[in-house]
Amino acid sequence: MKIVFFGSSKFAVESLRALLESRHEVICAITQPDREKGRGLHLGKTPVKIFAEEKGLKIYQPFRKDLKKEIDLLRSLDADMFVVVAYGLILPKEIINLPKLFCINLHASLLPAYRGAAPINWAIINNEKQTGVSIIKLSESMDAGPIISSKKIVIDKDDNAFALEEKLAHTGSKLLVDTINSIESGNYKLKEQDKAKVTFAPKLTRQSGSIDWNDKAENIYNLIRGCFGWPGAFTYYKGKLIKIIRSDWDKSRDPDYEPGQICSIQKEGIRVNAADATVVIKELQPEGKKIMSCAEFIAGHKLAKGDTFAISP
RNA sequence: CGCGGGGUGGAGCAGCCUGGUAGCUCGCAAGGCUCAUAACCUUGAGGUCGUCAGUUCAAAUCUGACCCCCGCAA
Repeated sequence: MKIVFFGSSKFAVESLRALLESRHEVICAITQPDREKGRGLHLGKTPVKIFAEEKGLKIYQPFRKDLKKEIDLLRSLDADMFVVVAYGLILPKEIINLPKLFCINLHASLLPAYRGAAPINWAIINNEKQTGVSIIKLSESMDAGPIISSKKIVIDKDDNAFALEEKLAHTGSKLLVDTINSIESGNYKLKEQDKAKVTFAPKLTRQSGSIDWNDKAENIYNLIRGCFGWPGAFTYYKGKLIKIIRSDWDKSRDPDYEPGQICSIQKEGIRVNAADATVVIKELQPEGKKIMSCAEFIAGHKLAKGDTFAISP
């Protein structure tokens, strides 16, 4: 099949790789335009663009408002199917109807659950024990099309967003190729999503990573895992922002201290009281510093029991 | 020219404002104590204080340029 690939983020790279290695033909990759980002606001390429350049693929980067202008170009490519994976822009109806067959979309959740931009993060934050990938036929509204195939995977207790994304990207890329093969041979069914079971996973914001020590320890632990990478779960110590990279939690709690207060300082972990139990900080990153183990942090900072991690500076 | 923090023995930090002997916690090595220990005590090794230039009798510290790392912002 002749395929046009739409994708932007790291999650999409695995799928593109799998397609290139399959017997199908990827005509070109369409990804988001380079944006000013990072310190000094330099131009940043999407992971898909970087990968596609390596592979010598033709790349198009239309702005959202220009998508409709590209219709003639897209039509001229004469594709059988458009494959959309973590592209980040909504395709207008005119484009969805262009390919000879239809458009499909790989989404990192078991639809109809977790429609939206951050299904992987939210699955972890919400303490789900399993999630998966789904392939749907693209419709006009976000992640709402009928399901063609899906695959479940378990979320390990210590998976963070990064690890789970890798697993899902891998699982998803395989399912994608298998599903395209099935579609090619006509051996597939469309199953409408159960509207009663729809849930949403909205884009995370900076503030999503803010740790509320009055929450339950397990919730904080899940937030730290789920926000790993970006936006990162954070708290404040003596006015400085501290990102919590890795943690654990257990049910013991020191009643002498309030939520947010340090109740034990050991090389193995800094224990901080939450509402009902204790969060054990293992790895962290103070602002302006690199990621460090808590043993290193302790060595350089004069921590005391009762010191407070706060919600604001 | 988006805003901001930082580069000091192997690791994490203090010292810088108010120039004048290189400091703390940890790690490492040796010895000691102990039934024993990732515990404790003693001793020790290890540093061109990011780079270059300037000011000065004297620069980790003041000035300028450059290199590298990170937080915010997306």
